[in-house]
Amino acid sequence: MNIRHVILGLLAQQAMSGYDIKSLFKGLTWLIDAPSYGSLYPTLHTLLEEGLVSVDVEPGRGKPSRKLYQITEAGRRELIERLESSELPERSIRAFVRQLILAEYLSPDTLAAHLARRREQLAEYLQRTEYTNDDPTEVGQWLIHDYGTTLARAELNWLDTRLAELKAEHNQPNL
Amino acid sequence: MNIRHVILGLLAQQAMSGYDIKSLFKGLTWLIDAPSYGSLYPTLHTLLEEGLVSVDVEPGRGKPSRKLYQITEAGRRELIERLESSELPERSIRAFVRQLILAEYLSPDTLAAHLARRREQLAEYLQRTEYTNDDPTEVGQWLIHDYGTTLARAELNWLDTRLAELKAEHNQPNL
DNA sequence: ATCGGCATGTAATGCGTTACATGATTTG
DNA sequence: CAAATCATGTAACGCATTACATGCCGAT
Repeated sequence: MNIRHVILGLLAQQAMSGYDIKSLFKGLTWLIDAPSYGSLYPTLHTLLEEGLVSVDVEPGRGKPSRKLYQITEAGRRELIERLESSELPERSIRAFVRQLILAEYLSPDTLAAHLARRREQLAEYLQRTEYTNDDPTEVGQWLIHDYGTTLARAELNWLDTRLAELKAEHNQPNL
Repeated sequence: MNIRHVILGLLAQQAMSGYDIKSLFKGLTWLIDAPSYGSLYPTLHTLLEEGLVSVDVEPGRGKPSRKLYQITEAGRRELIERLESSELPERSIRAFVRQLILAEYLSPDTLAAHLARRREQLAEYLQRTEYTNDDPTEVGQWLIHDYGTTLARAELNWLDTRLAELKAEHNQPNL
């Protein structure tokens, strides 16, 4: 899951410019770093060359002209190939957030699978820390420990709610 | 805040081997990725050459021998220089977690400053999202939005508790 | 007997950032 | 009138990952 896939996934939901993509991430800087233009623009150029995206230039009256990128059929195929082949599972919050950003493009089942996997990781972490909370070797680590536990609990709760919703939708689709 | 500083900060708290450092991070993979040996070991070698750390080789009976690294006075000086000069503030959760890991080495004031800065970022995010929650341009982003809000609230709460504790300690040091 | 954990290391490569370059428009 | 926002782009570089290499020990 690198910028390439993120861009493709975003364009699958909506046509955007490089600037738009950057802006979208800027709103989430407290969670993950926004990609730099130095990686954004060259990647868009590459995708264009490969025919996975197409461009419409909107001549900006006054402002500089925007380049609105759209995903092509070939792009969609490559995206699906990536997303459905669950591949090597990355575990960090960064990877998970990137997946969430693409959520609207994922099938409900794939999304549910992602959330469930994340849930397992968090549950495992919480269980592990409960058993080792008075480990004498861990000298200066209680702060990060406490932080982790608090965040993990909150996230686990959130995941459970979302998973329940998805299950309900599954049982009675568009009531 | 790259691996160099993280390693230095960890060694400032306790003598460790490369393997130990890796293990410490492995327990937090759901939050941030653990550094690879390919970056860990070469960095330790560099720090050794520069005289910022020293080594004690523990011949492992049975197991392979461990290299216990310790920070030197020069290392401590460089660390302090880095940590006290608050420098360009990084904002992502990754950077914040790295700071928390070093928390035990930080002075209470510096730590409080870090937490307060983080608190401001989160508060700003929450305020911003409240005002723009029914933005029509934001098509497929409600899931990440909701996730962000939930996590940010939990983290903000946690920060407030810690900050209150630090303030209390400040007013009556070692009662 | 094989797998996971302990423990260290190197070389090639990938992915991304930083710094630079440009320029008009809106907002304070 | 200065600063922030809109908007795109390139070249050099840094930092870290991946893949590889090695080997013993304890548990299943």
